Amino acid sequence: MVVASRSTSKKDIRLENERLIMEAAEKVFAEAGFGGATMQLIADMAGLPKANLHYYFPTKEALYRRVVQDIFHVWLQAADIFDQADGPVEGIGAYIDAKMEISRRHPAGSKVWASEVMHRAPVIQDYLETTLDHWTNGRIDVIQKWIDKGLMHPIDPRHLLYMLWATTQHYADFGHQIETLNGGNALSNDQWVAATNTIKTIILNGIGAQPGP
Amino acid sequence: MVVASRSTSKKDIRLENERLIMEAAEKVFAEAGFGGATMQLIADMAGLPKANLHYYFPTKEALYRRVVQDIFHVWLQAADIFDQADGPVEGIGAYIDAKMEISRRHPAGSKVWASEVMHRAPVIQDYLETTLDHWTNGRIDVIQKWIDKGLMHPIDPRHLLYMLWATTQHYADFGHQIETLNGGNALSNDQWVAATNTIKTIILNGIGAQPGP
DNA sequence: CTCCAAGCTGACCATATGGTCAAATAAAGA
DNA sequence: TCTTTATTTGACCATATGGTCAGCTTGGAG
Repeated sequence: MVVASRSTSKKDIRLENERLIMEAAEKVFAEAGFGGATMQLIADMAGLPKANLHYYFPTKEALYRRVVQDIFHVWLQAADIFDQADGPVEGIGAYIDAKMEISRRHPAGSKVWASEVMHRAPVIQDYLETTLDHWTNGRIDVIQKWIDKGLMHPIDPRHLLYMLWATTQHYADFGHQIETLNGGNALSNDQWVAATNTIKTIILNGIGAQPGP
Repeated sequence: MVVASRSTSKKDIRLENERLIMEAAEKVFAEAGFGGATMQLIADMAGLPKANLHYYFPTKEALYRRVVQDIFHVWLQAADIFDQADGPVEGIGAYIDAKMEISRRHPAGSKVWASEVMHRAPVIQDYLETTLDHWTNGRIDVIQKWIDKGLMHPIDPRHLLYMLWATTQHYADFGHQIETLNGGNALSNDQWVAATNTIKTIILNGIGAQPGP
């Protein structure tokens, strides 16, 4: 029994094909929406026959569900940064950095998430009500503690969170608009840095959280 | 010839039916996306037979185009407020008020716009490149003048604009998520006021624009 | 080498949907 | 009233699409 076989094993085949399908599906769902996406298009982009997609994912809904769940997972990981900080400058600053990085690296995922929520979250409503609700309330508590310690002004933590989500995800969801207003070119590295810094400056200054004393 | 006829004239019929169709279409396109929307669903919501829709709007695309153009129109009207202000506190403050009001009154329109842009603006790309580009550059100039006059900190005007769009439209586009995180209830009047005030406070404070001296 | 289970896929089907059309009806001018 | 033009709509069509399946190929355990 050869463990490290040269030829692709059955397990490898499954993992690889699922990855191919998921990547293609994320792009197609992002660009065309759930209703506009077709299994044929996803299959073509993944380089597999359509029937093969149905071998790995029984229905279009099942595939879509997996894509959305994956995105939600990535999305929540950026959240950990929040807790490992002593104050708003470090915590919110790092959170903005992380979310901007996600917007830059996974714009398709962000769009799928936005689309899902805009359509009243038909497949992840339960996540909104449980996981996201818990996470949000936890972060509100953290921010409130910072306020109580006098580390920032007493603004409504919930709306601050919404502002962070809106501002950072905007660069992914409305990336096409931003690109068009940038002369048709994707933002350069410097422009991404400028965007991130502008957001951090306005928000951190806006909530009265400054590095100095 | 009776001008002010009691019975509905031909012109009235056309205007009324177009209005019914446009209203229904905006809702359906917002909730299901272009691909997910069906002419039958729009027809049912408008209370008209499907064939009647094709009498007034030749194709689904034509109807969708009209809806998006309408939204863009409303969207630009809020922009006028910007110019009639002497400084950032008044100008940006009023702009935030206006855009939050639009998010509250026309959430469906905002969603259609967001969806259109996310799908790479297949029908309003020319508007992005012309009208929106001109408007944006004009507003950047206004903000830059405020900066030159020392009325606010020297932040990047373009990213400030994106921040304003993102933050205000978030309350329409992600309204379902916000509603879910609000215990399943739509935001109350007080909550809308709180949201608007929080945004204005953070941004105006964040850019160093204060009413005082 | 044998055999079984896993993976693969062209061909096919049922359905949904955008769009068409001809006939019927209602308004408006002559 | 008569004629013309605009509006209405049920029935119908062509196509696209999600999904199925039978038969084939291939990996891997004994």
